[in-house]
Amino acid sequence: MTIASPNTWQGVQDEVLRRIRERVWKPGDLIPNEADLAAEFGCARATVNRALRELAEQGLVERRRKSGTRVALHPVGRAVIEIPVIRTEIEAAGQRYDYRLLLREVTPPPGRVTYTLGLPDATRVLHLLAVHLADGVPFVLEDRWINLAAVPQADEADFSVKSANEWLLETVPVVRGDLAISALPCPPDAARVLELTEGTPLLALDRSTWGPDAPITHVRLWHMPGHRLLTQIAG
Amino acid sequence: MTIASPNTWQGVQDEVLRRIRERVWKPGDLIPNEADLAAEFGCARATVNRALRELAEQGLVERRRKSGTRVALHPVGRAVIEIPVIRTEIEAAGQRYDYRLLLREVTPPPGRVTYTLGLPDATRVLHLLAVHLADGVPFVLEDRWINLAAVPQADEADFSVKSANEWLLETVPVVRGDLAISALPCPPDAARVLELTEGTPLLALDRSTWGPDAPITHVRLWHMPGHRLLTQIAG
DNA sequence: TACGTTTTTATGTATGCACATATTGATGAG
DNA sequence: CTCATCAATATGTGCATACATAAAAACGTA
Repeated sequence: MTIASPNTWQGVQDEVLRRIRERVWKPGDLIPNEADLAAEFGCARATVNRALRELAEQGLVERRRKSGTRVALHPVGRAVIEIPVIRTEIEAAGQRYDYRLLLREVTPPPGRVTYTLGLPDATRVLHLLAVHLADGVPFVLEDRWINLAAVPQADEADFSVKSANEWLLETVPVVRGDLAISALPCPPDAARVLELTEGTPLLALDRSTWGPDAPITHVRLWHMPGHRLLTQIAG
Repeated sequence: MTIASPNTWQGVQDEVLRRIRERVWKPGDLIPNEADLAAEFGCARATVNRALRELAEQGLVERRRKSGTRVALHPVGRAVIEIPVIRTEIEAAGQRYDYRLLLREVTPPPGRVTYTLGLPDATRVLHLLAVHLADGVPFVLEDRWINLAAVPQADEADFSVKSANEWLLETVPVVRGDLAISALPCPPDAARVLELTEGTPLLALDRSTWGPDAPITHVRLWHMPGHRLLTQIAG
């Protein structure tokens, strides 16, 4: 019996996936090389290559030159979190978006900011505090620090209308960033703004972004109690 | 002046990225079609295609047949969370891994489990409670529910040695899953096990996984206070 | 003007070929 | 036996070409 030849990289991928899931090829096993698979499926090697490359990117197989392709032992699950602009996030939920700037000052940043961004101590940094509201109710508190050495224009921008996030996205090229998620007790000032009792568990997202040469900004988002970050697991 | 032709899809991608970042092609702009770019760079259209396809996957450009390729307006940041096996995670940090099964019972699951998994009410479900320790100190508390209708073998498996997570990974084919991240107050029973005061903010990860036909398992991981989930932002 | 139909066009994908590159394994000198 | 060297091999990538497919644009008819 021959396999119904799919002749498309999706088809090849599906068939390979099937064999992995049904343990025809067990975790750790070496699978046939591209040329052989191409022959079996009656397609070009490039087609098999694309199918396997994508599986390797998903972490389901591991590929090494000359060694060949083997089924991953512990397929590491990957969850992809989409980080939309907050306004988009709220409007997508069918709610009215509102934004209020609470504080704007130029102060020396706290240690955790200089540390994660790798800033020299003397840097001038713009500090913003703002709430994003959904249907008039606080949704998230934004505590942002912008490196004025990297983004001097920020000093004259009007952040009372457009949120700093959107302004930065349109103004500064971002090269890389990272995100840290943690559960923290609601601090006193946030408690006042969000009308919560101090110490309530809140989900805190710390995002740092860098431009081509210098750190741009660090922001901590305090989400309201009960907020859930939802993601799909690939693989 | 002609562009130093890269002749490799990476090179093409870099050049396209540069033009997007330096606003040569502004957000919302239509960029030249593949054929033209191939001509400009002196390479094959397939090479340009691969470069652009990857950028589209990252969300930096949007492609539609016939319309062409345009620079994304609000490049949605994507953070990828790697979900390793906990043992691997701890050992990778250079710490000694330890695992203790605290509870094993067959009970009707609570509402949040039946709801997220979409289980009928009468399903027999195996409930496990276990701690994972790093250097002898509690690292995470695992509260797991396994659908015995989908994984009957689990009833006889010995989860006191190997963690359920690893056992399931090796035993059951997983097709899809999702993950919800939230900050919750430490409940009484967790407080007892982890030696914490009740109500301490903890990071809770709720993971659900499905097989080809039926829901497999739901697990809530209670991380110790101060735990941070670290990720890189792509794009 | 308002409609269905056809053409045009940009991306999507498959193929066959060639060569690049990493890595294993065999070979041979010392 | 040890170490350097070299050949064999599986994946990685590029190119030219062809055809598939989605969708915008042009066209023609009522």
